[in-house]
This record gives sequence, C-alpha cells and structure tokens, in this order.
Amino acid sequence: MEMARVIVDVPSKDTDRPFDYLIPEDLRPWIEVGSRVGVPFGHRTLQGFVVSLHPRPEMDTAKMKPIQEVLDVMPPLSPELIEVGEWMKERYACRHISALQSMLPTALKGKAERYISLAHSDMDMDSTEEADGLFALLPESELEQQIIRFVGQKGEVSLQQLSRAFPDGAATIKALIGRGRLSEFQQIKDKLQKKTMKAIELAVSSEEASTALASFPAKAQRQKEVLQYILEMEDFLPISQKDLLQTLGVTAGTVKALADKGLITLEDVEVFRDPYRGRNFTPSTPLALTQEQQVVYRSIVNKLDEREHGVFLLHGVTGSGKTEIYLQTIQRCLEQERQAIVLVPEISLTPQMVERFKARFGDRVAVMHSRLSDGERYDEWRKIREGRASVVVGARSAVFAPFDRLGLIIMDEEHETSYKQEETPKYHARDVAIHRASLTGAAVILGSATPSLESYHAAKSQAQDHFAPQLLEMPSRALGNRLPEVQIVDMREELRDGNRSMFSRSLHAAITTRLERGEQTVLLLNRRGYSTFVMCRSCGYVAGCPECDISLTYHQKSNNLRCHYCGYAAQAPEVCPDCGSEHIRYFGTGTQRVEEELAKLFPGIRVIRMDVDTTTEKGSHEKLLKQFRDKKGDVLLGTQMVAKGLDFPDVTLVGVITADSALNLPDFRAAEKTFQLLTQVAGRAGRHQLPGEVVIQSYTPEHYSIIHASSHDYLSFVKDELKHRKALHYPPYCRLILVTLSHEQLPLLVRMAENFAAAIKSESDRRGWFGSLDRFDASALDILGPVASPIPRLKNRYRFQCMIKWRGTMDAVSLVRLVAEKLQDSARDSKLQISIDVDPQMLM
DNA sequence: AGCACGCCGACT
DNA sequence: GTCGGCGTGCTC
Repeated sequence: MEMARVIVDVPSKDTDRPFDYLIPEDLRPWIEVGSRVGVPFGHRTLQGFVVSLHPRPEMDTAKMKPIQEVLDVMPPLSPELIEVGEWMKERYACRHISALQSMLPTALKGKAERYISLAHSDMDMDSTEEADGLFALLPESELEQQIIRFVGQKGEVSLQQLSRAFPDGAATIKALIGRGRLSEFQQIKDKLQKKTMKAIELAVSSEEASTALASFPAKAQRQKEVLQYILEMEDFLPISQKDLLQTLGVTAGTVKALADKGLITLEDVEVFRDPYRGRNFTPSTPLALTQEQQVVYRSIVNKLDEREHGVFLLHGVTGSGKTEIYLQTIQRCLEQERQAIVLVPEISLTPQMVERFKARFGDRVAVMHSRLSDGERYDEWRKIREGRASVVVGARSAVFAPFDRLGLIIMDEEHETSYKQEETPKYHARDVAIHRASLTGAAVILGSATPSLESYHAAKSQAQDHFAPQLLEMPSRALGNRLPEVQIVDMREELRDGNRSMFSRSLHAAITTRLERGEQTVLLLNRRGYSTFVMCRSCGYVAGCPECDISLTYHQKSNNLRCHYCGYAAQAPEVCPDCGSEHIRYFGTGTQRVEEELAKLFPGIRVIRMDVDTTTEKGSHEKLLKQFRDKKGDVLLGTQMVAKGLDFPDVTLVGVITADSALNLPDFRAAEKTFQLLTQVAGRAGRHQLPGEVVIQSYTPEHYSIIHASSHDYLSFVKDELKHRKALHYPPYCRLILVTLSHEQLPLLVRMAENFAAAIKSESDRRGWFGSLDRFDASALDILGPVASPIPRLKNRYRFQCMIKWRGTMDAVSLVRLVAEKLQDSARDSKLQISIDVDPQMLM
C-alpha cells in the first residue's frame, strides 16, 4: 500500500474526483482512509482527504507526487464516514469535497500558508559556482541583507509575517527567491477557533483614492469599477470581498490587483460567535414505563440486542413520554459499549432539552448546536472523536458525529424541515442517519407526534424502493391526563359581528379567565407567509392557482399574484372575486402588533415576547423561558419557537392568532405544516394537573388540517392529505428534484433553462423513463417548467427553475446531474450556475 | 478555486 | 519593445 486516493479541497467540477498520491515511507504509519493530508496540487499545497489506499501500481507513477504532510494524529473521518460521503455525493449530486467537509467542524478546514526559509546552503558544486558568480555581479543591498538576517534568525517565517516586517520588501523577497537565496514552501494551517471573511478597506484617504482613480490607465476598467464602488461604499467600510465580487461580477484577481497597488487592504477578519456555557445538572434516574411505553421499549431494545440495523417510526402524541423512551434505549445502547446520537431540531435545542440528557448521562453527553463558536464546536467534536463522550445531542450536522461504535440514532420531531440543509450539500439528516446506521448495524428511532407523510406512508406501505420503518404507536399521554379541549373560532363571523380586533371574543374571555386565576397563556403567531398571500376577511377567500391548487403569492412591486410552480400570474384583485367585499388584503401580523393590542385590551398584562428580534442575543432564549417559568409573565407570545417542547405546569391556555397563515403558502406541504404546528402548540396546554384549553382562530375553519388538529386526529388528517397528494402527484407518491439555474443575463438564462428541460425530456425518453405519473405502478419522470424562481433575481443573477417529479427505482439524480454538467460544458461562458436540490423541503 | 501562461492593447 | 490586464486551462 503505497498510494493514496485523495479528494482535494477545490470545489469545482474539474477537480471533483480522486487524485493519486504516493505515500512516503515515513508517513505510511499515519495515513489511513479518512486521514486529512496536505498535498501538492498544481502550484500550491492543498488540504485533502484520503478516500482509499492502494498498492503502488507498476507504471503510471510518473505524474504522481508524494503526500506532503499528515494534518492530524487521529484521522478526523472514519472509513464509515468516508463511505457516507461517497453515498452523499451521488444522492444529493454535490461535490465530493463538500460532502466530506460538511461532516467536520469548520476549524478543520485548513488552508495553505506560505513560509520562507533560507535556501539550502550545501548545494552541489555546479550550482554553488553559478550562484557565487551571480552574487559577485549583484552585491546585496542593505534591504536584502536585512531580510536574509531576519529569516536566518527565525529559521522559517510565514510570508505574511515577513511582509509585515518589511512592508516594501515584496519585490526584494521575490528576487531573493528567484536567485535561490531564499526558498518558499507551503504548509496547511487550521484556522481553529477563527471564522474569517476577507474584508476590504481603503488603504489611503478617499481623496488620494479619487486622484488615483482619475489617473488609472484606460485598460484597467475592472479595477476602476471596483475602486469606484469602494469609494461609494466609503461610509460602510470595511466591506466583505465576497459581497463585492457578487455585486460587481468581477474576480478576486481584480481586487487583489488594487491591493497590490496599495490602494486598498485585504484582511482576514474574524466572524464572532457566542460561546456556550455548561451548567450543573441534577442527576435523574429512569422513570417507570407505562404499559404502552413498555411495548415500544421492548421492540427497540430487541433490535439493539440483535445489533442489527432497523428503523422505527415512533408515533406518540404530545406528552406520551417519547423522551423517556429515548433515554432508556440510549441507556441500553451505552450498556452495550456502543454510542448514540440524538438529533433535535435547532429551534428546540434549548437548555431545557439538553438538561434532560445531561441529567441522565452526565459528562458523557456532548452538545452540538449552531450557537457554538467554531472553537467550542471543535472542542465538543474532539470530545466525541477521542471517546470522552458517548452520547451527542445536536442539530442536523450531529448526524456526522465521529463515533466508532455507533449503536443508535434518535431523531426527535422527525417531521421538522430544519433537518434538511438548505445550503450545499443539501442533505436530509433523516436519510443520512438511516444510511449511516445501515452501514454500522445501528438502530434508528424517528419520533414525532405528527410524522411526516413520507415517513408514515413508508411505514404503512412497506415500499421496497425506499426505507420502510416499523411503526410504533403511543396514543395516550404518559401521565394519564387528557389532551386539551380545542375550540375553533371563525374569524369571519367575528368581523361580521363587528369585532375588528385580532382577538376573538372567545380568546379574549379565555385570557381574562387565566389572568383572574393566575394561570398562564401561550399565544402563537405564525409569521410564516407574512404579507405574502391575499385573503378576504369577509368570506375567507384565498387567491389560488387554477392549475396547481396552490395559493398565489402576492408581489408588491408588480402588484400581481403569481404561482411559484407553473408561472401563472394574475392581477391582484381590489374586491373579493367571491363575495365582492372590499375587506380583501394581503395578510400578516407581527408579534409587535399583537403585543401592543394585548396591552390595550388587558391593561397591566405582563407579556414575554419571543421571536427573532428578542432571541438573537446569546442566552436570551433561555432567559425569557426562565422568566415565564418563574411566572414573571402572564402571556408567552411568540412564533414557531413557542410551539416546540415547552413544558410548563401552569399553562392552561394556548391561543393561535391565525391558523391560516402557513396554510396559504405556495407549498404543497402547507396543510401538513399547519396540522403539525397546531398539534404541537396544542400539546403545550394542560400537560400536568390543570386541564388545558386551546383556542384556534381561523378564516378557513372548515379546512381539514384545522378540523383534524382540533380533534387530535392524525390518522384522519393523513387520509385526507394523502388523497390530495396522490391526485396532484406530490410526495410521497413521487419524488422531487428542484433544479435552479442562474445567470446574469435573462435571455441567455431562459434559453439555457429551456435547453435543460428539453435535454432532460429527450434523455429520459431515450432511457424509456418519460411517461405519465398517473400510473402508480410504473416508473415515470416528468419535468415542470422552466419558470422564474420564487426569488427571480438574487445578487444580480436571474433565476429560473425546473421541477422534476419522478417515481421508480431508476437513478433520476444522476440523469439530472449528467444533463446539468453537459449544459454547463456547452455554455462556454462559465457564468451559468446550476443548483440541484434532491427532495427539496422549501419550495419558495 | 487559484495560479501560471500567453495574448493583446497602451505607453515609455 | 515591455508592462500589465484579463481570458484560458490545468491541477495526481
């Protein structure tokens, strides 16, 4: 084994494949599959990952260069994670390096740094003579001698440091390297706790810059534009290089040229993150399980004991005690000397949540959430890698936790969309979890009170082409108390009866009662879909697309309504097309407005408001919840974040201001999301001794998602929703691939998007795939579009998208990738960008 | 993505 | 001529 295949850190199409390197004898003991190495690549040194090891081939080694260095004592990736990476790049059509890098903390994204040292003095005779001759002709200047002395003293010095010591020495240093007096080498350096961005600042006064601008040679047009832009932005300096490149459509080389001229400076500025502080936790012991929990527990533990892969869908109503199941199955997993991952949606990864795991498993728990600084995240990661932790609780990316004896992966609230990463690689943690577990013989528990239709349908149909989890049900609450009474209030009637407030009479009365009794209220305001859809306040009419059965999005600029799926557009109506009322308007209410109205209606009421505005600060989330728990507030008012996982004994009322706002998003999952949210938030009421009450306000109270949520009837909801999905050909009856093309020039983009769609059609025809989705027993592929994207222009680029719907066992992703790459090649100007989102969650 | 190479237009 | 901007192609 003398050769390694390495994936190098260059996220481009041409380099998206392994490169072969020789392994020097002295590095051999340190190099494994998963090692992070520094390799020479072209004219520079890059970070890369070893994906396989091979015996040295007989020939063909001429081009091969040796690995330069090994960057870690323990390989940061295991062979298992390398395999997950191979799978990800196929599954999500992403770059191999992006898949690998996404598994690691950003601290481990090393970049080459240039170093200078004195050149080797014991050269052979010929070159010594040659060099002596040269030196005789060119006596060393004062500056040259200073530089050589400086380098000599340090042994080796980074180029950055050297140029700081000799600000005007760049040319001299270059010359000394050219003459063989100094030599340059590169080494990979981790950026550890620093997250940086390139910041641009003027190096001279704006007057001087303006003067320089005037005397610019005519050919340096690009640089002129850039400098002009920087001068315009003078008051906002420093600005990010990345933004500037995007805005002006220039390359980094142009900016660098300005920096070399000394007009601007480029600096790596640290992007700061808030630290996470640990706390003390009182230990807890396993609770006695109810009959229902026992059954579920046994099924999972049997699988664990077999040490075989298996997937469970744990459908348990709110308050059924899913967390206790998690804790006890983890316990079993740990007893087997295996490790466990607990995935939690970012939004509910609160200290309260973490506390339950720390209380049971103490120091063996590592926590990974997005508010950690890169350094802290790296520390937690090392705790796992080095075996000091055997349980990790974390958001999406914790699915890559570097355990070597993984036994169990738990995904709480498995229906949450935050498990899908919206940036490349656009992976879904559920799919990664299942695939990873299948490699290691680990069990997976997908837990939810409202499972995603994909998971539920897979469990019910036991389909062979997709994962088929075993369904486990927990229909009753662990403490034996009943699910809360839910009342639906028709807000159209309120308006008809002259109540123009955002609070119905029922909700008003219910809040009054809580205030009198000293009990607490949670108010949910669903801000999703804020101001985007048009609705009639008299009859509840919502403008929908005639083709797609999806609500239209209001566009203020053009004052029209558009369908994000098929491109249909219509003039925004002045009066309701259904009832003729003038009370038609685009919809949305902010938490601030609700807070003001609460203060008006209930003088002296203490409101704790929780939304993006009040929770950005570190620890504020926790602080607000603590205030509420300590009964320093009568009402907790907030967005989605109040719906998840909160458990306060004195909350006996939950109010939903408008249930419809998520319902009217241009998203085929709108009903599902509404049902899930209402069910979640209703579960916050009456979790303990006091009985709970829920008031849902709605303009479409007859909608099945609202009706079924009010009767806590998941099964009926699923039945209704599946009917719609089947009729309109949406998941789980097919799968989707969303392809977004972007380019600076609109006509070019449109033509290329049409070419793309046509190529998909002809290529899938050729393979015999193209066909009707109406036949549910047959493989089929259909393409919709191209249409303008919901965000038609982003950062100076126009965007068009195509939606591919497909069903069957064929590899549709690779077809899409193939066609996308062909198109990119034929579009000789490389400015076309193509993004592929496999199984998209967000369609807007 | 960078970085070198090389073509080509503007200036000493 | 030659300096430097900017497009092109390659990286084991």
